Amino acid sequence: MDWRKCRSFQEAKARELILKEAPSFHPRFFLALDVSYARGYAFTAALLYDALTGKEVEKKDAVSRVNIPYVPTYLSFREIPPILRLLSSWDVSWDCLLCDGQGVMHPRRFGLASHLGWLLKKPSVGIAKSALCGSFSPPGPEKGDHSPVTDKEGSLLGYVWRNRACTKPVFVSPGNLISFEKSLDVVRMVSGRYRVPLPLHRADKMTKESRKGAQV
DNA sequence: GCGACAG
DNA sequence: ATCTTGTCGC
Repeated sequence: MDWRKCRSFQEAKARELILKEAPSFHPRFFLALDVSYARGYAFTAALLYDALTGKEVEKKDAVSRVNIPYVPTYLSFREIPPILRLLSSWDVSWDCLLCDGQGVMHPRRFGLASHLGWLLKKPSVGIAKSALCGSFSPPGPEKGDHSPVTDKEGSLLGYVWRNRACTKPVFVSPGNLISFEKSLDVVRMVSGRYRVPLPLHRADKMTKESRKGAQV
């Protein structure tokens, strides 16, 4: 991997992101994505969630070989190949992507959710379980409590969001084609009762389930 | 130079 | 992320 080229790529493409939704953006169907690893294989899961009924509509998983290592700030280069492989073999449509990782809350404003949203030209939101960059004050203890995450210059990067009372908060940021405010609304729509928003919680379970039943 | 560092 | 036992709380 040529990380210098990856870095230039991130810097260039981050300028093409649109942190604003279309006027007609009223998302109902969300596609949650997650990937887990074992013995050189990536176990990818995608789950289509209907926020109106609160139920999952469809789901699919896939297994791929992985060579690219995890290097902080370059996660998307490792996860996107297996994710695209799954999506290309599946006829599914959705309004917004939910990714297990950062959106623009990234040193070069181009985390996994942004990279995917940019590639697919679709709205996306990044939801990460820990911080990669930025500073913030801890949000209150109740579900829904949140505080802004900013960079050194004071620009907004996203929010630290308490998805469940008295539990470690998650980091929410827009990926592409959605605003900061709307990305928080999206998380409210799919929050559920776990630490991580429901669709992503389920996608994570799928990923581990497919790994358990793998003969590789 | 040192520490931090999504999954 | 993964490895890995018990343990605390609803």
